[in-house]
Amino acid sequence: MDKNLKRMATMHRMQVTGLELFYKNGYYNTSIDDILKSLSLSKGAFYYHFQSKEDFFVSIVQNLIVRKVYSLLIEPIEGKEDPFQAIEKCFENALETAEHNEMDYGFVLSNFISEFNRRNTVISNYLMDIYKVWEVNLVSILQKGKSDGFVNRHVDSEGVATYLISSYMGVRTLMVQGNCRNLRYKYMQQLRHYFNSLAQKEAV
Amino acid sequence: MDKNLKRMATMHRMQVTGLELFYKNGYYNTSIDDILKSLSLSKGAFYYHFQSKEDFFVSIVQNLIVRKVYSLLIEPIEGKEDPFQAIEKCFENALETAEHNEMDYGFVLSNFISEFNRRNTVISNYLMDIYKVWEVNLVSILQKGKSDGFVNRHVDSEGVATYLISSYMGVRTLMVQGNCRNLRYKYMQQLRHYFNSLAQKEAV
DNA sequence: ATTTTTACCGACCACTTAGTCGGTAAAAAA
DNA sequence: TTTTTTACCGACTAAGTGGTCGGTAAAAAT
Repeated sequence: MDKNLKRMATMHRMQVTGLELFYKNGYYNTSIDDILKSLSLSKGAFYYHFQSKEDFFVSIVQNLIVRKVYSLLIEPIEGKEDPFQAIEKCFENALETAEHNEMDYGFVLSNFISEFNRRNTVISNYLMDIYKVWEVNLVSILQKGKSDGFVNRHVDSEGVATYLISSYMGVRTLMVQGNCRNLRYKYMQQLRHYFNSLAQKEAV
Repeated sequence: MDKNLKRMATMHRMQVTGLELFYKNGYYNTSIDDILKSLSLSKGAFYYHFQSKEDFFVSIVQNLIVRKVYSLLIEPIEGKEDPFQAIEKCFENALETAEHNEMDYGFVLSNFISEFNRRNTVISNYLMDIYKVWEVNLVSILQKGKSDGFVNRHVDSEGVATYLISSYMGVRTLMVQGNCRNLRYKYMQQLRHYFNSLAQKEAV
């Protein structure tokens, strides 16, 4: 552990900068040299710590993306009473982060899922695993919401989870082109509206 | 016109194959040589007809993507009586195409919007123009639906349009990883549910 | 019949890419 | 103190990349 400190620190620096550039320019459009240049490190350093570009990206997924998705999209809604309120707040926060910070990890996820789709199945699988955890988490909080009387019993929790994630990913795709504030406002309004219909008696 | 026939035919062949490969492998991950090889054409032929890779892609957007989005996502809902029914059918068709054919143009659009985002503003703008036309069309049919008594007057048409496009783009992102049938089913179910709430009296 | 244009060929260029490899200074282990 | 390991350097390679350019055969225009 102790003796690995320097190693870990350098690897972490590379991962953070790597994710930043991969996110900004895309994986295939970002070279290792780009990352190295912005860190003032050499090829040797990179291939000392990582086996390949792919291996490097996988380590980013497992060390940075997984954890951030957990802390931003999963933990905030876990164990909350009212699922709709919890999800609404969580999405609102995430979209606000997206607006200012321009790197919320729900979108990082969907962005990379798109990019690697059918181009790199290894990476795709790692990304889809995260998506599945997110989905399962939404489903379970909705199910619990049924017992607690917040969610109509006829609601299809899996369907709702899919719909929620879909719309979130979609609106984030649109937000990157600007007009974020307006999009966020419109999106949240419709989300509330949708939730209303799931709490009422008439449900599909 | 007549004398341009051969020219047009070759350009069209290049565009069709180009779109296929760009869609499958991504723009930055597809070389002109890849396209030329699969057409048994040479560099000379390419640069005789197009000025650059970017110019080539723009021509694909304007000749193929625009038209397909029109014929698949815009015209089918134009002039229909009940907006919800029209949109529902249209989306259902598009997602079915996606399932079998694996290239529906609503997704082609969102896919490329993601890829070019912040990487090529010229192309991004062409793509966003198409998105805007789609959105405007949805808004106007929803507005008309209000006059005709299908849509609740308190509904925010622009918000609904945004939400619809977002969710559609999102679900398509997820569909490419497989499990299409199930995703489509769940998505359509929730869409109908959402529409129900917009037709009723209580609206946001 | 001659000239010009069209549509294409493919060698070539400058540059970028992921990845290799021999070397090395400093730190840790012996 | 000597040896070994760690963490890194940077020149190099082979395989692409987008794009240029001189050439050419067939068709069209004159």
